[in-house]
Amino acid sequence: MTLTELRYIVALAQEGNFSRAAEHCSVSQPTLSVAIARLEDELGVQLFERGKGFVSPSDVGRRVVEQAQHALAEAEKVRQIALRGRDQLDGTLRLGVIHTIGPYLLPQLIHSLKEVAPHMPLVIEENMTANLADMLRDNELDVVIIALPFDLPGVLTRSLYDESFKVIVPKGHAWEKRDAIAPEEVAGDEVLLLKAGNCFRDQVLGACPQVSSPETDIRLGHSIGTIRCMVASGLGVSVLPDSALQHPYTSDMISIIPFADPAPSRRIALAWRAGFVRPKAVEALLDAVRGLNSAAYRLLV
Amino acid sequence: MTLTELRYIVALAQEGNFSRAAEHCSVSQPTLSVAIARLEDELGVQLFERGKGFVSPSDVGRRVVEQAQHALAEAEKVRQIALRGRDQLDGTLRLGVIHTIGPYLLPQLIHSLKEVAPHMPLVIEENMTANLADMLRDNELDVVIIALPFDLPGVLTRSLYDESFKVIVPKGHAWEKRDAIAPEEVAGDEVLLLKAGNCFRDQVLGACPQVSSPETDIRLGHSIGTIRCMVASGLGVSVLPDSALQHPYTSDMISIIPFADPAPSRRIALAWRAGFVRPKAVEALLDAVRGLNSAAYRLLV
DNA sequence: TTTCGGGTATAGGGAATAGCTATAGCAGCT
DNA sequence: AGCTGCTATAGCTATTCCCTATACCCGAAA
Repeated sequence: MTLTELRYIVALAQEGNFSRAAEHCSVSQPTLSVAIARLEDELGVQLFERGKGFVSPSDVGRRVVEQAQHALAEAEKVRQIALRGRDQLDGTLRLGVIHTIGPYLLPQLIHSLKEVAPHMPLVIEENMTANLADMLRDNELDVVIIALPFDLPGVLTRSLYDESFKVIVPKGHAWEKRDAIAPEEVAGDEVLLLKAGNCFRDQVLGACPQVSSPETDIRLGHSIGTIRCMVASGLGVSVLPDSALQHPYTSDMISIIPFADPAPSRRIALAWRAGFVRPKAVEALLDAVRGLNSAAYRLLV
Repeated sequence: MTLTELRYIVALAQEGNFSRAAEHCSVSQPTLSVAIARLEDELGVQLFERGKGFVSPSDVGRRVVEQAQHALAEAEKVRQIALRGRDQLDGTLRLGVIHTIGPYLLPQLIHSLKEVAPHMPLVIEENMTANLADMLRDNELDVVIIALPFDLPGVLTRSLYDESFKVIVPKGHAWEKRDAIAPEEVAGDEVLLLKAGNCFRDQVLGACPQVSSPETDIRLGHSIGTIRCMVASGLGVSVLPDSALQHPYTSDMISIIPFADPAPSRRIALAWRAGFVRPKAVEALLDAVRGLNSAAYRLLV
């Protein structure tokens, strides 16, 4: 039993005539005759009574034809769903992003993405790099935004931008009037860090090797937001990426001081499985990043 | 898009692995790979993402697979309906019968048919021969029971039985004590006839050529039942077929007198379109007739 | 590094199928 | 008898489908 055969019997029932039904199906009359004979043979039932000057479905034939129409309608829906799904920019995209990027990049990015792909809503997972990597591998996410390096088998990356780190100190701090700070100066117990697992914590430790890394300490923040508040309240100093220091995330209770050249920075990238079926959705994200205009990002795309 | 391809994508979505899905479908792995690639190409959408160690449906793929299951289920119903309809003795049969047979034959025939084909209910049309012929030709009836001759193009007949005619007279009539009546004696104005169109009327006229045939006369009956009542009431005499004189259609107000040999009779037959798709249903009717045991019918089957 | 193993894609060939044209067969009409 | 309208059959070709063999890819093990 094939969909073609079902189309044939429906046409024959409608036209009541092999020749016209064949024409309706754009095949020759013998083709339709043979196909219907074969189907009747396969089903073991005579679906049509051939008389002189008429062809009419038998009792079973009538029921079979009716059901065949349902089957054909369902099959047609399959095609429709596929056609509608053809546009890779149509449909939800599952995006993962690290905690230290999400709140600062996404508001602008989503705005920019709406221009590029108006019908591609994002499901957003904010998490730490390691978890995002797992979810990307397990096909729970389509794309992630992380800091390089990010090497996973079968995963492609594309750099988006670099962002410099800057030092933040509370108002009244000794460094407040300084033009620049050397990375080595950021040291000791006074430095507030993110909790273990956050990649930005490791980036700061890498950039400022003099910073001690107390594992159980009140000087560990859950997020950049809490770090900023802790600094503002006078608990210590810290290092944040540029994007987290843009308006409106500044505060008149902290001062922002750049690093001395070459300032430490990190490279932010997009990552997706090599086999991901919607490469154009990835392209759209890149386009959206291109559309950003902020001093905080030194775009690479 | 074929039903086979739909089965393939459903299997692949279930198994998450080309090789196992192929095994599940009893085909080789390349066959399934190629078929799915072809379907994706036809639909213009990638339905599955092939990764290392996993194959998972894309967003569109998931929806397509789900719809494919519906389509396959509907197609399977087609097969089920056909299989259920395989039994030709299962399902309604549309039976036509002439007025002068129906009331006398059908009660017994239906009883007998229940033995032969318990799941074949009858839709019964009682009408005159000409109308039954039309309805048979137009596929509004499957089988008719009529008196021969009954020649229609594309229609087959099979004789069922002969039934003799007999004379009926009211009690006290001059013929009441006679052993037999010659057909030529049935003559004149005294004879009651069915209205024009009833084949039995013509058969009586054929058998008893001396009967005058008044077209507009109170001596015309709508049915054998009314003829019988009119005779009983003393309006005249008439001729009826044997089957209409069986118990319980007799009356103590009329006397039944046979014709002299050779008694006139008529031959009752079954007729159906040559192409009728349920020949076994016709056979079952013949069997049911064979099962009758009544002196009124001289069976021919 | 090499090899192995699990998995998918590709190549090449053979069988089955689906389509075509031409024509036979059949019944009703002229 | 011949014509017409219709369906079935025959014979052929192109396509499709499916198979085996093998290439390819990658991660894991040696």
